[in-house]
Amino acid sequence: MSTFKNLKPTDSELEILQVLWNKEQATVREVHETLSEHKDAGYTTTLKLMQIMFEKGLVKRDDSSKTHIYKANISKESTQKQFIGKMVHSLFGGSSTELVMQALGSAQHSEEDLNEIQKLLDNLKKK
Amino acid sequence: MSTFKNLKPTDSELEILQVLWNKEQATVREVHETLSEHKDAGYTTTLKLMQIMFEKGLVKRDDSSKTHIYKANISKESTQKQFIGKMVHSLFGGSSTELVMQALGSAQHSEEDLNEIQKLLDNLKKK
DNA sequence: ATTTTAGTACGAAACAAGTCGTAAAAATGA
DNA sequence: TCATTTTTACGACTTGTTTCGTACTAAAAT
Repeated sequence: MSTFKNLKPTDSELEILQVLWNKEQATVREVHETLSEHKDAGYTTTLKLMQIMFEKGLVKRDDSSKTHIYKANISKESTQKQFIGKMVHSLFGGSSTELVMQALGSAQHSEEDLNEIQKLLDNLKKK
Repeated sequence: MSTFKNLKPTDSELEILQVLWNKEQATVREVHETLSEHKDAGYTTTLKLMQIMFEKGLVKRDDSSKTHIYKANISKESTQKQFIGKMVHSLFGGSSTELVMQALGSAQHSEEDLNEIQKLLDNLKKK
């Protein structure tokens, strides 16, 4: 049970977490390079954000050498769940079924994806 | 095609929109009374928020009499879609299927709800 | 050795969200 | 009519987020 379950990352923090989740670990430089592909902000901005995230407990870091190495300190899954929960509450009147159906209905899904979902659904119905 | 499609309501604005979507229309007083059940903020706070929402185009109002009457100016569905899209992008690497499966897997769904989802899924597969 | 490069730390500015106090105007009612 | 209530308008304060400039330090290159 994580101590930081209830910590809600901001949008910028989420962008950084995405990188850390993908790379497993990264330096500020690496995170910044990755973000630069889509976003235009200075290096020290990314640095500052990651420092704040460290203070908040969103990331951990190894500062034994000069160049610090960061890792996410909250899991992708728990963060996804947290945001789904918030969204279900604030936009779907508490019904996650409604969210599922809206998400299912308003985007294209491949044949395989639909089969994946079907499999999960079968499992849930069995229980 | 709404002019305000890309306008992203804040958390407080979403609370107010919820009330307006439920009631179809409401005065500041009514919205405030409703919010007061769960939240503790002053009347003028709600008023100010709704004034800002009006400036942004999130709500429209009839100010022909002293007590203004507000209505939502963006639909619940389009707002849901907007937030789903944002979340898919920021937390699910662009895959709405992943969102569907996470939402499906991490909350309880009743027998009927599962059947509803099944029906929708069948429909999508047919196409 | 000393210059250049790459990194961290820190403070401050700019902005946005949410909060509320106070003033003014309209409606109500005594 | 005149006081009370209800409502809008507006400005200011607080808190949090994002941004970046500048200073300092360690490592690397010359």
